[in-house]
Amino acid sequence: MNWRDVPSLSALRAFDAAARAGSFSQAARELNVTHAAIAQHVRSVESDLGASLLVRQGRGVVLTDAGARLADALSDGFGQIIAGVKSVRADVDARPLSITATHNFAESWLMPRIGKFWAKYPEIALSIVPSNKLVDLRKDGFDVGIRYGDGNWPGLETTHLLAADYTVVAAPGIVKTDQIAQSGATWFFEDAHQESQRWVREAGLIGPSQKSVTVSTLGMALSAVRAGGGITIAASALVSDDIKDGRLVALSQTQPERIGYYIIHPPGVLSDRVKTFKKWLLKAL
Amino acid sequence: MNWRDVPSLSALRAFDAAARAGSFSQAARELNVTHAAIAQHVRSVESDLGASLLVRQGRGVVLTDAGARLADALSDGFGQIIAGVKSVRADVDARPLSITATHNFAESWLMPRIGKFWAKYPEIALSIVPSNKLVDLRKDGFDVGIRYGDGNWPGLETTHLLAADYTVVAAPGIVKTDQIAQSGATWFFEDAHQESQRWVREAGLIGPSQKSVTVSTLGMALSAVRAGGGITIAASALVSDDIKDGRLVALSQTQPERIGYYIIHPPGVLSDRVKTFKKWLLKAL
DNA sequence: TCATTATGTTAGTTGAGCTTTCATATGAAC
DNA sequence: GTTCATATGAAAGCTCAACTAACATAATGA
Repeated sequence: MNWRDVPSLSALRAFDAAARAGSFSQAARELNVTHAAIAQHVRSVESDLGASLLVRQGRGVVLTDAGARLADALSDGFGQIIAGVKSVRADVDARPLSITATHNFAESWLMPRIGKFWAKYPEIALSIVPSNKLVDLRKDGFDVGIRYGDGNWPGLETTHLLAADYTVVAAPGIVKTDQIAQSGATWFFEDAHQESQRWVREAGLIGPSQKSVTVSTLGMALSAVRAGGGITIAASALVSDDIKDGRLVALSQTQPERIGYYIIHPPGVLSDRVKTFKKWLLKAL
Repeated sequence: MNWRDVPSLSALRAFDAAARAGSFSQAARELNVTHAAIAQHVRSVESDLGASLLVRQGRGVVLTDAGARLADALSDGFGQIIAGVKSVRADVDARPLSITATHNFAESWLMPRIGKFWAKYPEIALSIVPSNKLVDLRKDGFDVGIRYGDGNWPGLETTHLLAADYTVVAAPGIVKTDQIAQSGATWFFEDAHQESQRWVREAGLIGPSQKSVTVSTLGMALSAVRAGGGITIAASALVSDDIKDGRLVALSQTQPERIGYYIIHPPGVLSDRVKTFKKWLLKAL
């Protein structure tokens, strides 16, 4: 497309508005600018094209022949553009809000609560995809994500959701709080969480005779531990429900750290749906 | 037209270019910007609409479904706009260059020379409209004008063409140079030129017994004077041909003043035809 | 004739649009 | 597998297009 000989699109839009309104002042109100801006734009298009397009008549302006022909083309052209944008927005609004969350967070925190979200906002369909990768939200079509880390991800806006302290838990009666390393109870560790394992060893909470089993998900570890099979360590927020309901007891706890769970989304203006979901997340803590 | 939810037109054009090129770098070359500008615009449209439109694939980008739909609409819309602009330009180029000049200038200076202009530029049709008014060039559809005055006309670009000194002339043998006031020859004055009449009186060039006749145009005055009917005063440039050809003799002359003949046109870039005409005027002195 | 509302015009302000710079990714050639 | 060329990604900084503010002039209605 040859844009070389085309006046400024802003100027053409100003002319289009003035042409349809028959008035610089009315066009200005429609485009939320001053009449001076419209006047300058229109005259610059005229100067550029070497033709008079709108001339003063009484308290308004009327189109010349050249102006009428240009106005027709612009009306069609801008109409198509606006319709195309509107259509894309409608499609975006029609599909479910696409959310990605880490496996642990999705299973232990989000899914138990999602019923409450739907109760409150039945009109917002969600699509929740568990993933531990820091995916490219835009490329992979996500509106919003929840991720675990230090919150420093270039090109993303991050909002702190949960602090990342850990709690050591077991079923009631399995081990006394001050005898974790001497208890002989089996440790269950999630495969990916090397850091929490290191912490357990450095805190002296694992004895030489204690067996440890590595599993692939926190959910598996929690299933075993709820059944009285031993001890595990998890982010405090992910086991707060189990503790509150008496299924597990807290044996030890780390200090809150810099890393934690964050809400992430691309920079820029958020759609209403994303805003709603984000606000709900922050309130549902 | 509701522009409220429409991304920046510059950004949409950048997206359109990238969509059709399949490459930010190629789109940048086509729009004469850097690839960074294209990338920023595209991502801002995506952020605004809440949808991925172009994703990286190998060394280029490909359209998503949403992107393809938007690209179709933009292609149509921008295509219409460009076609409309092109059509108006073509019409403007097809019609004659519209020139307004003062009556005197048109008759005494321009028309005698216009043949040379057409000889040199046969492809440029001209429409010459004599008028002494400082018309609204744009409103009245003129490309360029020639006017007499001090050159200080707000909103117009002015280029000095001719200085406004005056020459007193008569046919050869009608009057001796040092005996204008004593000659008894009839003075012919153009109606509008009060200033030159005042100069004649103040210079003592009109005697108490001399008749003076006021006519409506310089052309009428010159006709009478060429026929030996008396004396007149005119802008030097307008009678330089008559003097050179021996039809008239110069009897007296004013000093050049601030006022004079100017080429006027609206501000902004001039079309090639206007540039050509203007340049020719300045050379044809 | 006066008040209201329009366009015309110019000087000044500012943020959208861009460039610059550097980083990272991809693919071709060797 | 390495190197080089060419792509996109991202952030900081620059600048002038687009605008506002202010005042002038024109047109219309009361």
